[in-house]
Amino acid sequence: MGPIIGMSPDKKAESPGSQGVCGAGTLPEAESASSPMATSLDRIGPAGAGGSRTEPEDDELTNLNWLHENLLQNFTLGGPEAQPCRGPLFDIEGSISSPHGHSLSSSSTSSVSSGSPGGERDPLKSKPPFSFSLLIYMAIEQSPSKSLPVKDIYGWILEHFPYFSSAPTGWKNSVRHNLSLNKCFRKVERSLGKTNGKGSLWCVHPEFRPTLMQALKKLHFPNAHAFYTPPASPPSASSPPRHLFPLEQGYSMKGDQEGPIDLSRRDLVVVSRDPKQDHTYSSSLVSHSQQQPPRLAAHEEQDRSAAHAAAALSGHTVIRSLPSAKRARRDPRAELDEELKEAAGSLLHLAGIRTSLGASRRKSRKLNSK
DNA sequence: TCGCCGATAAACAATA
DNA sequence: ATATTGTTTATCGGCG
Repeated sequence: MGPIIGMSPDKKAESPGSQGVCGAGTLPEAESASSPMATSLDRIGPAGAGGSRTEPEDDELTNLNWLHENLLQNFTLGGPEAQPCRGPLFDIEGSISSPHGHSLSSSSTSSVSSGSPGGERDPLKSKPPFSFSLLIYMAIEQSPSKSLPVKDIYGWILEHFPYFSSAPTGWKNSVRHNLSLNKCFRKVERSLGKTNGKGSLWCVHPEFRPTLMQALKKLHFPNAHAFYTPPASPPSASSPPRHLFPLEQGYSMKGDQEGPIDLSRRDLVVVSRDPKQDHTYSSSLVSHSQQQPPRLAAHEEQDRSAAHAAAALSGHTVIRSLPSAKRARRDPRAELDEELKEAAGSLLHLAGIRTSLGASRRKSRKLNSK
């Protein structure tokens, strides 16, 4: 079978109309569905950063640039709640600044290419290190209604990742492909009477929110929790009612807390009892369920799966030295902060090494294959 | 070498 | 009729 396992039966069953997961009804109101960025985002003009697509072999380098630029700024903040993060991409409130380290509203194209010798690489033209799944996740979670039509997902991505404005149009296909295929995303009907626009709204399945957020986190994206809407949170006017996502079999949430999830509390992580159901990385992130006899110590397995996910989600940049979970629990916030800092250090170190090693290794590999 | 995974392309149907 | 949306299949390349 191909790499993609048909999941249509699963999804179709839940699609519109069925009493399944999202289909139970319509979203309260995707009022901002047609303008997902209208809330906290500064509208910017159409991604002006045109430019030719970077060569494929540049991707890894550009990814590292990304990480460099983001990490360098993010990790000076001292933790998720230390102060509003004005670093790249997102602040603590979920508002977004440019992924390139400057405000989106400022059309500054004088990109900082701290990681690229010579500075010839424009991050605006660089392919984001996030997988489409994460991009979609971020887009959806950033919307007030926590749901977006495809078109607005396009828009969000275009606005915050100008790379795609000049990328071949196939990326839209990929977005749709991801939405359809990835179990992290669910289709919901638009509200009755509000059927302006085509297609359905898409939302993130609550079961996978922690997973996706964790994936972001494991990408060393310390403000990932800004995208996390705790499944246990009370329904708000701006988010799909939780009843749209009745807990399915195999889904359990340990603990029941309100407000932001403490990332350092691994015991709060959702575990899936049926990893096989998921053909995406999502299951790999929650793979250490209680069902499967642990072949590895729980923390080891988690680190492995997290690293795996990070690798998958970040493209090819493997974070090899993830902070160990062996450390005794201390103040969760301090621990998280320390983890992130440590990871940043490791990553930066690796970035410096891997940019050269990776490139040479690949070249030799290609030569060998020929 | 192999399997997994994400990205990409393409075909096709349904719908606004 | 056209464009958009959604689904599905196939293929490729990178990685462990």
